[in-house]
Amino acid sequence: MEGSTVAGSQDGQIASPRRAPSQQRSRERVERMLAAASALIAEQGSDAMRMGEVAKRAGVSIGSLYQFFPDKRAIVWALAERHTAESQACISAALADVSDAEGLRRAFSELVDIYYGLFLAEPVMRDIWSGTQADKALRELELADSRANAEFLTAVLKRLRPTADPAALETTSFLIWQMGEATMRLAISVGRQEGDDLVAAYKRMALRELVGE
Amino acid sequence: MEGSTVAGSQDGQIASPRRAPSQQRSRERVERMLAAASALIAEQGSDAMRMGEVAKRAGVSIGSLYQFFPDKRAIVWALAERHTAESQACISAALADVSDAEGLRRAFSELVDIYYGLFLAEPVMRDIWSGTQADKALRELELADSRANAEFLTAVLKRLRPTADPAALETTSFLIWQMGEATMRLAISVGRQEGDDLVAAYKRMALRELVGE
DNA sequence: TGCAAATGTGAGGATTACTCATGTTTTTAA
DNA sequence: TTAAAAACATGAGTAATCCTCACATTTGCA
Repeated sequence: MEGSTVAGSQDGQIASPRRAPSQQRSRERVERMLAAASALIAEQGSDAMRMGEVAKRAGVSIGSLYQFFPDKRAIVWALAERHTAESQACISAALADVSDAEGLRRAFSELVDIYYGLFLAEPVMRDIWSGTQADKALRELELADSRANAEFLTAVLKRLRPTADPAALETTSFLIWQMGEATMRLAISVGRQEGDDLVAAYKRMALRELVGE
Repeated sequence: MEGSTVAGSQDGQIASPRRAPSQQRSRERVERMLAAASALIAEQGSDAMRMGEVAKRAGVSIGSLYQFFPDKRAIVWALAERHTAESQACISAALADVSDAEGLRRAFSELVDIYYGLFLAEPVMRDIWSGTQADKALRELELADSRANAEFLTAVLKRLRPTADPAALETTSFLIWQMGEATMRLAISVGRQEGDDLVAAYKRMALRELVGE
């Protein structure tokens, strides 16, 4: 039972790093691996990324790569986690102290812009959250993450509409959030102008639902 | 240059059948191949589908499979085309003679239910349109198809709101349609109860946008 | 009937994710 | 200090899988 160092991937579960790098040397090498993977994903997408190329570009052997990542998706997952943590903090901050309709309108509008900017600017995030990859576990992570993000919105709505049915508010938040992500995915896969239009239209629709006419 | 019989897949293009079966025997065999692929997709998803298994289940050799389909995605594409044609006809019929707000409300509501039912009932459609597969060309097909479907909605809106900006109506239709598809994808990946709730919420939001309060 | 086109076959080429036996470096502890 | 243990590094090799191709068979047709 070496469960403390090995978090293997079984079934459809998410694969964590196979072994945590404990020495300085290996920590640096793992960073290089992640950087190489990130660059390759930005260039070609995570599906076209080849493990051999990641190793080569990181200046390590293929074996070393698999020393720390049990499989291909574990690398993508590790990169995804970083972005997830970042954006979650950003969402939480934007929605934390909203207390009236006008505040929600401003905060939500700003949030959409920031998120859209992130999608446009970060090739890795673009790839990972854009359905370019087929990993089932990763999509489940996306879903869980989306639920977590929607909860911030739910909290605001419950504050603003204390009398409404909480379950309905949760459904609304989740749907609006998912639609936002769908809109981002759509927006970055069409031209820039049309993408901007679509995001603006989404913002209008979502705000109408969130703060009324 | 044998371009007349071979519609090969180059670049990121969509792959059509490599060669049309002209004899009765081969037409039947191609049908068996498609049936086998459909069954396997239903069981395991298109990503896990193995070409060798398709051939085996269809009772043909792997070579025969590649005689008619240039690559794996061509089979999925062929199946997708059938569903696409079906659903497009259904959408067109539902929206064709809508002439007032109440008619739109009824037709759209019904359409969403039908579409949701299709997603729930058809494992192949479920797989193909659900991001379970990573094929870029297939996602582009999905996008083109979605635009075509949204046009039916645009036509209705232009009829109902002759004074509105046509470009804005197009954006609205496209977004609402995409959101609908996103909602379906979401709905089938969560539990049945939550899925139904989400679809209902989407319907409310979309109708509010389409026919006003 | 005989020939050309269409169709059928499956062993094998090519790619790629991943393993493992073995060697090297770092840490630990007596 | 030093030897054992643990961590780390390596890359040739394994297995799985998509797809090709040279050759065999069947069908349509003049």
